[in-house]
Amino acid sequence: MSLRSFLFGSVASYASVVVYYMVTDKKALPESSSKLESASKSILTHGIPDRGPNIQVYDNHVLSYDQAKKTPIWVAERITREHVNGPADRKNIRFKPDPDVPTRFSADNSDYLRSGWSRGHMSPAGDNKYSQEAMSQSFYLSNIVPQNLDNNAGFWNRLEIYCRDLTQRYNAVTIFSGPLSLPSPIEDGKLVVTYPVIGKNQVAVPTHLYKIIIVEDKNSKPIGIGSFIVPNKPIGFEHALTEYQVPLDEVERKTGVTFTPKLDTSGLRDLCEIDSCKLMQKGDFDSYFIGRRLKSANNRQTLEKAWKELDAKKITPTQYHIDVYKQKMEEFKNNERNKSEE
DNA sequence: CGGTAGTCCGTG
DNA sequence: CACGGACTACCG
Repeated sequence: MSLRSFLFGSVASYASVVVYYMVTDKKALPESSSKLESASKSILTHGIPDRGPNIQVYDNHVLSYDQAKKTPIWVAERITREHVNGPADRKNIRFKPDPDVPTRFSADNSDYLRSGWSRGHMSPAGDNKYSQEAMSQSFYLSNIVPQNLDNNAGFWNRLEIYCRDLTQRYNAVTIFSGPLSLPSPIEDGKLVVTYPVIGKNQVAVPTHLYKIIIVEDKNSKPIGIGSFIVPNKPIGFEHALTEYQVPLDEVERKTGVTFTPKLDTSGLRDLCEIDSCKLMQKGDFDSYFIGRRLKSANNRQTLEKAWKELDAKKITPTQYHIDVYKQKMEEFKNNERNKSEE
């Protein structure tokens, strides 16, 4: 164990004790720490067993990591319009093990490669458009879980886009995301938990993913909350987000996590009542990522190709499509002209 | 936006 | 010769 992770773990667990102490018994803190001190001399004479840092902090997300499953337990963000807009892009970033996770407790890329499961961000890259560094940190495998590819690129992607869209209507959006391994019935009706593990590090493949969304008004006061548990499998456009809505309490019981100890969430409105909870539908979604492809085209050929997709999918070009196409085409023509002048 | 995979090429 | 990084092509 590194000194750094020891200190980090100690500080973090001290912090959580403090929170607990504030909301419960004022004597809890001194008593429990002196008990531990005493146990360290009687029972835990070889040291206090260490599950790693309780909390790990990055530029734009915070997470708690599971050293056994090699995935996060929860990942927290609090995003605004400023975070989700900017020049940062994923082009030159690669997934990599988190330098702050000990190698023997970490996944690596080979675990995911040809495993049949994709690398799904919990704090999405797109929530870090303001900072290339923050976006790079989101590609640490501590922020990644094995996710069905279609789910990742489809339903979950649309949920993430919805969260970013919320920043246009609310001051800030707090999001907790993570994996779940939920029980399912076997022949005799009994419940069992089973999940695959992938790669030499046996990264746990979750059966479900959860997302908790809290929105704030102009005064940064929390006003709405929505909690969702989504199966880790393909989910088509015929399914609405609200089908997967659950009470916060359900996510907390299943994760064992109290997400907002300082916030009485019973005072909050249902997010899906104050906002739509409507995800992008097929036509808009196709249109959206064709727009992204136009935007990221770096030569005339790929630009033309993306443009032709609009016709192939019978999508009427939006003004955005047209503007991006024209601007890019102009840029490429200038490049060609400059080259021929050399 | 969210991803995978094939190919080329340098390295130990 | 196997492996890993970089670059390209591709898909929903």
